[in-house]
Amino acid sequence: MDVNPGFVLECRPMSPPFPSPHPVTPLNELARAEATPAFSPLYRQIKGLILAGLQAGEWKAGETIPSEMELAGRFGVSQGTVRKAVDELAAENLLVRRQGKGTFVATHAEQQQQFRFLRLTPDAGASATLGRQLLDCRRQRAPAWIARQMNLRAGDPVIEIRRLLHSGGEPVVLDDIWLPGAMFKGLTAERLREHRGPFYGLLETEFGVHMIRAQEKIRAVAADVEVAGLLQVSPGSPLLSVERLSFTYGDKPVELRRGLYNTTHHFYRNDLQ
Amino acid sequence: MDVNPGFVLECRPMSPPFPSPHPVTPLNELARAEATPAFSPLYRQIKGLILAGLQAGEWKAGETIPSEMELAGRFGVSQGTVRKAVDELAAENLLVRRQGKGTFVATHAEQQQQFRFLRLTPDAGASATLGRQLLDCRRQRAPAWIARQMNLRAGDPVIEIRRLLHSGGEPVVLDDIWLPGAMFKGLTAERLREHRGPFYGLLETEFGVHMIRAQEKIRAVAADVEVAGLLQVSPGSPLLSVERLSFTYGDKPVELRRGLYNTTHHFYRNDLQ
DNA sequence: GAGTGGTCTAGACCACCAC
DNA sequence: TGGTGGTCTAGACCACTCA
Repeated sequence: MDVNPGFVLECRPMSPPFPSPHPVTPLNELARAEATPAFSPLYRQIKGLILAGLQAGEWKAGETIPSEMELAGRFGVSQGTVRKAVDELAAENLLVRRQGKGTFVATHAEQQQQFRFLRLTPDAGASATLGRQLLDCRRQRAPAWIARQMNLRAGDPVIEIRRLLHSGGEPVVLDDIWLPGAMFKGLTAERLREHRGPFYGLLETEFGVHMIRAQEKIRAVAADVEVAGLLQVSPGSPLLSVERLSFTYGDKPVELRRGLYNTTHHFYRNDLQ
Repeated sequence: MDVNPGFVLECRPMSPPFPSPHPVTPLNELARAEATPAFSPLYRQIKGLILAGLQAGEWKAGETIPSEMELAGRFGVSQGTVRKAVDELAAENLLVRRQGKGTFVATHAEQQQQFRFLRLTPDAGASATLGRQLLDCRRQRAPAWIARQMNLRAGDPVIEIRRLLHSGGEPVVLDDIWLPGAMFKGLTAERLREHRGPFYGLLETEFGVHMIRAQEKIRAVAADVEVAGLLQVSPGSPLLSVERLSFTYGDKPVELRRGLYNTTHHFYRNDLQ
């Protein structure tokens, strides 16, 4: 946690914690005095408090959080300090600011946000929405290599999903997805088939699990016979292997996914800065 | 350009452009009044001015730019406004802030910055520095498909470079690089072989061309016979094809590169937010 | 100690949105 | 019209670097 121990651990009442406006708020002095080992500025502590609220589900995906002024009053700091905390959370795509309306908890549930993490782009033509085809959804015991990456024990229950993504009738992506069984108890093939909208939106609205970032490891691999059949390519064809580990609040890994992409008419786009 | 016409086009003297400190600076009024079609806030205009200075070579890579206070005086705005402009440029990796020292123009020339754009990571062990082996460097006439992407005319002179990157004695990456011949007149195989340090550092220090961002298109491809020989893999082996277009200031493309990566013991890492 | 960036506050006003 | 985020200013003080 970013919060320095012993400081601003609880929300404060609206009454200002300092008597006169100027010279220097006692709050600051306290913040700096307490900061012996790893000093963290006030706005980072505020950021941590907002983050804690998000993690605790105080505000759900798509909802607004309190206004900057209200948060400033609640935490006993100036609006500018709250603003800087929110700025960072917005830069990390955890919050979305909308002038005149408020600040919203980011969500995967909106149509425009579909495939927010999918970097596949067609060589020609607009990015037509991909069709989904569920192939399998079963509960398993986690193999060691999966358990390790998701901070589970080998043998813990996991849900295994296999699906195809189609573009213009052609299969383009074969996804194998693993989720911790304990977190997604009611998740079944029926539920997946019924659901409209983004996959991560389902996890959000039905299970309250919000993916906030992911790491991908990308390789080139050869299609084996089974995969080749599913993706309608020749065995041995080169495919992009995209191994994704997705995290929710608190850097907790909650999804492991391995996508095999046919990059004959699509590519994986990346922007470097 | 971001700068609104008719406003803050020239640097101002130190004397403040407004008589009394408060109520509302005329500068602001002017900025807002002039902004009929596409309003851009002051700090974005300041950002544009700093960017123009970078593009014009007013401050070179690795050097400091003037302090926030000096820039504030020069542009006739407050330190906070300059700060916000610099913040954005730092977020885009064009500037680097160092507390107590100053704000520096980002550079590829430092050892720690080597391979800033290379996302290749070994499966095990620390990221040992890659060895370079120059295979070829020749001047050519640009084929149409290269000219198109680099905003050149087909037949314009280009420099073509082929090299290998080794990790632990094994070849891992085969790079084909194209540069506009007109921009890099003195670039020869000798120059490349003599040079120590990052490739982009050479382009920076010797030719004053600074890469600030890049786009990559990633595919899986099969190794042909020639490539297989160079990378010491079997013909038909799956390789990662990374096509990179790099840009300097003003979104001007100045390098096209195609890397073929052997991902048997390495992977391409990507973080999604 | 002087100079740099970093934090925090307070207050004014603007742009946008909904009622 | 009131509330929200967005911009800008001014001034204080802190953290860091270097001569």
